[in-house]
Amino acid sequence: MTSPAKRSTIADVARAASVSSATVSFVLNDTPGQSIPEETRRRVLEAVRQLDYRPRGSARSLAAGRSDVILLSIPHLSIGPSIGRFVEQFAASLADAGLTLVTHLAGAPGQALPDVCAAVDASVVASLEPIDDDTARTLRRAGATIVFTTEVEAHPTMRQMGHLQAEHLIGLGHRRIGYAMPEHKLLRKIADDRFLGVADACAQAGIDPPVALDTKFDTAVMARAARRWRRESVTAVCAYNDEVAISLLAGMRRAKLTAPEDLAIVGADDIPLAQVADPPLSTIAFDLEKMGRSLAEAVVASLSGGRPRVSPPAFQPHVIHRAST
Amino acid sequence: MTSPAKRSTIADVARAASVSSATVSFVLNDTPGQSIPEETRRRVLEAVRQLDYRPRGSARSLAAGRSDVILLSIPHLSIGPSIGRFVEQFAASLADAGLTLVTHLAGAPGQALPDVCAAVDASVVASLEPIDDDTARTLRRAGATIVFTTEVEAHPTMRQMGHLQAEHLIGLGHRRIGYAMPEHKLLRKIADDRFLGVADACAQAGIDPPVALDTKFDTAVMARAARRWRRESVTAVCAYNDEVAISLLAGMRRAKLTAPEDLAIVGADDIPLAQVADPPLSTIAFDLEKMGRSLAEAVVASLSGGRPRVSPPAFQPHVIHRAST
DNA sequence: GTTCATCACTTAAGCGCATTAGTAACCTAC
DNA sequence: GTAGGTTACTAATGCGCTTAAGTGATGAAC
Repeated sequence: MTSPAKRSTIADVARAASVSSATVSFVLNDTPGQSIPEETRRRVLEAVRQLDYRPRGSARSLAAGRSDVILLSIPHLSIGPSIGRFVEQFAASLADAGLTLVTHLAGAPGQALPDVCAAVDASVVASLEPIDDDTARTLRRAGATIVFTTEVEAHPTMRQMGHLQAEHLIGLGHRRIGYAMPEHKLLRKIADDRFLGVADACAQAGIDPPVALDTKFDTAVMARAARRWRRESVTAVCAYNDEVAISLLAGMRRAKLTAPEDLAIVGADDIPLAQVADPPLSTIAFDLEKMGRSLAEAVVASLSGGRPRVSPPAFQPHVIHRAST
Repeated sequence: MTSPAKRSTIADVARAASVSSATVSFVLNDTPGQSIPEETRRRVLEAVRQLDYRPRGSARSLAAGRSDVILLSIPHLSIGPSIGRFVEQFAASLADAGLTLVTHLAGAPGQALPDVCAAVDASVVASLEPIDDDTARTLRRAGATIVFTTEVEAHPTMRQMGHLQAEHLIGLGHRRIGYAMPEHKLLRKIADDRFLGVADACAQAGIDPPVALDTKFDTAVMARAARRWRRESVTAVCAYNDEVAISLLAGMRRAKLTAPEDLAIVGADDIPLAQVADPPLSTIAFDLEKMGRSLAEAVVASLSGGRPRVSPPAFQPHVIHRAST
């Protein structure tokens, strides 16, 4: 263990392979319009391997004027555990295109999105919740960055989920529906969207607008909410997500109410615990992996000149009917 | 809407403030040893504001030879929902030190950690699970990067959690203990650590080693596991985490067993749903926010010359005794 | 009244890479 | 046998920033 062993640069590789650094760059980037004989390519690649060289991102993006890092902003409390699968797929698809994904927790007291974006010099910012116009403008300018907000994607999507929840309940004959809001204010934007979907569906069915109540991860509080809904003649409630739904189920048990007889409950997100709930929870699932893949495609497309495409990706929310409804 | 409005550079700011770009840099970085009169500073800052200038991270780190990006690697399935709070606090504390946090989902099929690290040119990589030696070496070399692995921190910590679970149970008089492994293999490393803690505690108490069983988010499977433990005279089980514990609770209900009479259950992580479980779940909580803060301190310390400090941060796991034990 | 510090800056070099504009060597066509 | 094309490279520039090394002006010290 001697000195910190200076990181190797393209020059080191060039020297080791007895070529110029330009040639190394050509090989590494498969620069079009350059003819490199197999033998040279091999030598360069071998030197790269030997030195465990990997180009410094900062130098690359500075020189090339574009970077291959994609920044994903996710709401600071996860929308649900399912988000992991989404990110994973998104990252994998991006990696296929040579892009690197890093994520940032939005809303938290840390750095603001544009700062993070500038710091990592991201070329694209993707977000799961709508980015406000101000931020979007800043990002767009401040980064020569293409903002690929899911305003286009997830936004109507969230609403769609609410719609599906309500439709399911209405199809089952319910005429007065409740809505269980999440506890955390930072989830509000998403919650509002989902709620709007429920309201839409109610309006379409010509029934009363949903009766929204706040929730808490507290059995007593949820028991009270359940009784309140009963008093208001609500027969079914859409929960913001599965966690809220499960905690509502707990409240009902405390209040000696049973699902779906006294109150039918639908969750959203299909978390693993939903199937072991008592009763097993009906919920809305969607193909997050497919969504990750199509978001990645959209990013790649927007990078290669095409405007960010607007067509909704394969987000296919669907009802999973279990015993709680 | 005309051209994409070229991003403003330090030169633009310099021009607008009628100073040289060096001066702008001095002001923006509070470069020590430079005396800048208030008036000049004001002019520069005003220009920065006007142009909404923010330095390009890549240029900064290339020039300075160091970046202020910190990369946090988290296991690809979240350890628990609580991780959000940790990351949040970590990011906030880092931001106070002018550092930017981005995270990367490890284990997923996307880019490998060293690649991501190189791409964003991170100066420090922090991880929640131990980083293997190979990767660590690569990171250290390949980035002039200081690896601040939580090998030092979280590792013994995970074990500590298991220890606490078992201690709690043993203190309650249990003499034969079970362990509920997580379903997902990628959680294995963490699970093994937690399990080891349980085993330690059993050994210390002079009782049999824990009886480990695999789990699944499936009531029937969990019912079978519960019966199996009973058959093996186990009277209490430590679950890998709260989700596993809750699903075990569901299995027990199905098998007509009750907690804690037939089988006492402790979870880990204290997720919100733990308190609304039936019965409310005993679990191990810890101060993740404090942990985030102290990890950040460690990062800052390691950045300013000090070797990554080894003192355990304020991770104070403690038992939350509810009705399931 | 000269010297030396200090102040308030500016000049310029260079970080590691991508990229454009060459160039020398070889081949082909006529 | 030479103009023109192709192949396989290299030299040199510059991306936006930090920073070491100046520089001229002012003030203090003697």
